[in-house]
Amino acid sequence: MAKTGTPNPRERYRTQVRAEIKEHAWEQIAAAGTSALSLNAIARQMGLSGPALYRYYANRDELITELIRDAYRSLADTCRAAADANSDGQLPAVAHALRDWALDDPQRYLLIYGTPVPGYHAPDDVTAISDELMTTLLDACASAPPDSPASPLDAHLEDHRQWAGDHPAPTAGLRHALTVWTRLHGVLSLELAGHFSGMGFDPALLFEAELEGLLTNAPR
Amino acid sequence: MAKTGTPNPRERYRTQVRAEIKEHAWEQIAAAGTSALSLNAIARQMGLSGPALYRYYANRDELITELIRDAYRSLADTCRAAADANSDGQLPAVAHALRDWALDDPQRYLLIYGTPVPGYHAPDDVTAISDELMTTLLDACASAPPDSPASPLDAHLEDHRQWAGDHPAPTAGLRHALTVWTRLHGVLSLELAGHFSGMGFDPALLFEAELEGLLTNAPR
DNA sequence: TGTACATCAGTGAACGCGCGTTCACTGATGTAC
DNA sequence: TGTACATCAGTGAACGCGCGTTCACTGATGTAC
Repeated sequence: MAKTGTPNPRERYRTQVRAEIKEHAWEQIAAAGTSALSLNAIARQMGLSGPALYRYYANRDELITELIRDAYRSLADTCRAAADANSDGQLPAVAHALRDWALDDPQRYLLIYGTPVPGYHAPDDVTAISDELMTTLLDACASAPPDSPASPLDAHLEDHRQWAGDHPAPTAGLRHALTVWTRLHGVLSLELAGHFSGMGFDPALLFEAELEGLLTNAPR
Repeated sequence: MAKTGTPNPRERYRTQVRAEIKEHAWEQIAAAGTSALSLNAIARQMGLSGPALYRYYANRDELITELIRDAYRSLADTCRAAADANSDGQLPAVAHALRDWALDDPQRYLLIYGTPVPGYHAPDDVTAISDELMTTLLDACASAPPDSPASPLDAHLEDHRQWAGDHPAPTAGLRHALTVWTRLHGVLSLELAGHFSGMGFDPALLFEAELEGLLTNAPR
C-alpha cells in the first residue's frame, strides 16, 4: 500500500537509471539503427560495466520491447493531446502532430512502422496502445467526407469492423480513418527513409497536399 | 573481345555460384531480416567454408549492395513490363505489378523501401535504376486527372521538376506520380509490416480502393 | 594427343572483436529496533 | 541517535558464440604449345 505513490529512494533511483538507459538506447538507435543496439555499448556510454544493466532489464529483448512501448505511448499521447486541443479541426491537428513527432526522431517512428523483424510479436499491452491511437484517429475522422462514393471496400468493412471496437463511427468513418492512416504514412515513411532527399522538392508540401485531399471532397 | 558473349566455363561457374549465394542470402533475409544476413551462415548452408565466399564477394557490404541492386532491377523490369503489356490502363497494371511483386517477397520490398541503415548511401547505378522506375511511373501517369484542383504543391513542383529528368509530363502529371507512389506505398508497407494483420479486413480491397481513387476524379 | 604451366576454387587455421549473459563477490545504502 | 542486519547496485572474471576477414596452402581445372 504505502509502496505506491511514495517511492522510496531506491525505487526512485531505479526508475531514473532505467530512463537513462533508454535515453542512451535511443541515441544509439538514432545513430546506427535498431539492429546495432547493444547493452554493452550502452553500459560503456554510461560509464558502467556491462552486467550492471541486468539489474534494470532482464535482457536485450525486454529493453527493446519497452522502447517500442514507450514510442507507441508517446505517439498515442501526442496525437490525443493534439486532438483534444483542437476540437475544431481534429484531423489536421492529429496529422501535424504525427508528422512532427515522426520528424523529431525518425528512427523512433521507424521502430514502430518500419521493417519488422520476422517472427517478432508485440505484447498485448503494446497492441492496446496502438488501439488507443486508432481510436484517436477514428474520433478525428468522425465526420467523414459525406459524399465519398460507395466502393466494394465499404461493404467489406461493414462486415469487418471489429478492429474499431465499439467505436460509434459509421462505416464511411472507418474507411476514412484507414485512408488517412495509409496516406499519411505513405508520404511520411518515404520521407523519413530518405527517398525524396535527392529530388529537391519540399516533402512538407506533399504531406500538406495529401492532408488537404483528406479534408475536402475535392477530386483526387 | 572474345571474352564478352562467350563466357568460358570458369566464368560461367562463377556467375552461377554468385547467383546461388544470393539465393541463399534472400532466404536468410526472408527468415530473419537483413540484419541477420551472415556470410558464414550462407557458406554453411551451401556446404562451403566461410572464406570460400570471398572468391565471389569482396565483403558483406558488397553482397548486400548487389541484393539491393537486384531488387531494384527486378522491380523496375516488372513494372516496365506491366506497363508495356497494357498500353491501355498502364497505371492499374503497374500498381498491381507492384503489389504482386511486393507480396511475393516482402523482405525484398522492405530492403528497398523499409527502414534504412543510417549513413548508408546507395551507389549511383542503383539510383539510376530507381530513376528508371520513376520514369515508368511518370509514363503511366501521363494522363493526370484533368481537373485536380491547383494546390501550393503544383507551383512548387513547377520549380522543382529536375527529378523528373526531361520527362515531358505536365506538372500535374508529376504531382500525380508522386501521389500514386506515396499512396500505394502507404497501403503496401503497412500491409507488409503486418499492421493490418489483426484487423480482419482484406488489405487487397483497401489497395484497390486507393487505386480506384487514383484513377478517377471521384471525391476523396 | 600429351605434357607443362598458369589459373583459380576452396580449405583450415588463425586473428581480433563484440556480443549477450551468468556468477560470486564487494561495498554502499537504507531499514528496524 | 546508534547499532545490526538486509537489501541491492555495481564489479570483474569468465563462458561460449558467431561474426567478418586474412593468409598460406592444396588440388582441380583449363590453356598453350
